[in-house]
Amino acid sequence: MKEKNAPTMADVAREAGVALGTVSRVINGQQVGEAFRVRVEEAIARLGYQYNSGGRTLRTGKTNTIAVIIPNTINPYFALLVHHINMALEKRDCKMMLCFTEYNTSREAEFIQMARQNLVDGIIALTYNPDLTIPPDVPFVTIDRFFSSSVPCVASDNFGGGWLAAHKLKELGATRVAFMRVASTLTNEPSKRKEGFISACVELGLPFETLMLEDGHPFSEIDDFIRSHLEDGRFDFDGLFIGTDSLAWKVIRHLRELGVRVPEDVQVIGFDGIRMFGDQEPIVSSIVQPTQEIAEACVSTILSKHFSSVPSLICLPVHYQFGGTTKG
Amino acid sequence: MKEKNAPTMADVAREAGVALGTVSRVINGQQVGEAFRVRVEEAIARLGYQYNSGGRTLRTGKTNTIAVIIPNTINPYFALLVHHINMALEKRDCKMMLCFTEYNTSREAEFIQMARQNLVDGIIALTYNPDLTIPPDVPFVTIDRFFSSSVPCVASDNFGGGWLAAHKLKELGATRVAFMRVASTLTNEPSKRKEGFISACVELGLPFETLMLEDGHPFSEIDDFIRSHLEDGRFDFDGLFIGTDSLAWKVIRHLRELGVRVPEDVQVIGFDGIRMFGDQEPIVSSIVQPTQEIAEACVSTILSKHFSSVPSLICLPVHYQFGGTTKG
DNA sequence: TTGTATGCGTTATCAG
DNA sequence: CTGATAACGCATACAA
Repeated sequence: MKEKNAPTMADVAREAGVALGTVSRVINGQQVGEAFRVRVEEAIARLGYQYNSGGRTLRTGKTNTIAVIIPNTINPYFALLVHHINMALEKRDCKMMLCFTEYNTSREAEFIQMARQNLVDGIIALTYNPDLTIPPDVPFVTIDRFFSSSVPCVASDNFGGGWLAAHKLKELGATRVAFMRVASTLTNEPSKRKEGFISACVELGLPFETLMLEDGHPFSEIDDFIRSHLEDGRFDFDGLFIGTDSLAWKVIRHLRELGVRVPEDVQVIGFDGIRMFGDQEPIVSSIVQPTQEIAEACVSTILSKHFSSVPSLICLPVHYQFGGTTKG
Repeated sequence: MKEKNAPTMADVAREAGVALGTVSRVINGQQVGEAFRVRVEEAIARLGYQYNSGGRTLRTGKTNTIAVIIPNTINPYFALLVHHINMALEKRDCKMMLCFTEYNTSREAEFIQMARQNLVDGIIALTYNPDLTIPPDVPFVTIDRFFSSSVPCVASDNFGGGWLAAHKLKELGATRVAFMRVASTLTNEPSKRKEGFISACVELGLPFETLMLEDGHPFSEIDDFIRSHLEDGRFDFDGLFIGTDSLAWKVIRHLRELGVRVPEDVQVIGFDGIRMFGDQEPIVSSIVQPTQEIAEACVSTILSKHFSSVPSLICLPVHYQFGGTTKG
């Protein structure tokens, strides 16, 4: 990477006629006599000196780099999250090492190893690995998943989001609703979307059903579900709350193909707040996750000086966003 | 990151009763006597030793990390590219440091500085900075942008893609076509999409027009363009080739709002091959970039041992993909 | 084949 | 406030 004979601090010191330590102090912005500082800075400019982070890392044990572990960036929600995390890190002069698990649990373990090799100062992870063990000596922040009180977790208010969805559907005139998601054996924060929804339905006296789609072949299941609730072209529900925007989008396609109009016949609310091309119009009406705030919380937590005395669950507020698949 | 008293190679050597160098050789998979190797490996396991990459980096000057410089991951095409680059790097046991420019030129310079501080072994960059200077001592690969023969550039066959779009439109019955893109002062490989398209139109005797949208307010320009070519609800063109899927999507929305049917009245082909949620159905009919191959080419180039004797322009084939906005 | 010793570039500790 | 010097953990050239 560097030229073989890149100048070192020793070269700068010689060039400036000062001691090595003085150069270090100038570079790190510590107290140095004005005249000395100027001489050092001139020498640096003259030689085109760049500090070598390898030496610094070896000496201090810090890399100013955080590993971000996430399934992928193909999913637009993950892509957005990564974007905001990166921005938050950069604001603090921190680099981001990105690791894609592709839902592969053995990969996660490797990435955590990597962290223990002093490559990164901490880890921010969004993982679905049911039996992930988190090494106690690594600053670790999780997204959407609570492990233990010693591992801070950042999530949006999933329960509140489900609750909000039910209220919104009711407010917009729905009289019979359903909740849908892809089934999962893993219990994480997003699992609470359903609980919040049900809780609100009960409270509102709104008749509801829930459907867990088998993972793997959700397509035919969606179809079966819709058909089984279709009588003479009329759909049994006039309101649907779906666990993610991605699934909501698929369901809406199926509904329309079967002649059910959205939002006229059935209103649909998703979760995440995904927009077309990441920043254009919303794809569906949705409960929007505060992605930027989530990213900020992750970063400020992982970089916190007093990592041990950090809150163990940070829950951030969501809001409703119209996206054309509801009546308002 | 590591515990204060993480075991070091010296500890392992002591524990195993061998020399420091032997431990190093075992770890680096060099030839070591079987008995020694076993003893070292046992000691490593016993102590839970992890090598410290800081020491290795300082010693070797290599980090096994590549910086990827890209505007953002919000744009789905960039997100896809980042994904494939990461996978290609990981396959080679290389880490990825991700840098978002957000089209900010000063940021790019910072990232390049960073590379020169020995943080990364090389840089893969997709940049629109018109006056980027590439330091000669840093392995550098660009995407979609040719700088000089000493800086390898990887791109898809943009000219061929434009050519293909024209042929496809003709084949599908178009008789009067137009090319649209957002204007840019920067000339890069994607600029050739237009040239390829025009060249094929001329060759085919297909009447065409081109429209460069003012950057900044493309929305009203799209509108103006469409309206100015609309007479009694009839659109002047029956085929459109648009520089990116993202712009194509916007144009199609405007067309439909103005009562022009796609693909019945006008067929539209975009460029990139973006899919809904990254991996589902195509968003528009499009010329698809071979994103995975581009990523592979970037990575194998940047990691090439003989970086100096690498081809300076790698051009990869595109293909057409139906996405509902054409007749086939 | 294995052991020994040196130095990579930096920061931090001590003396001056 | 500055100068000299000792680690930090590892890979490697050289010696055995």
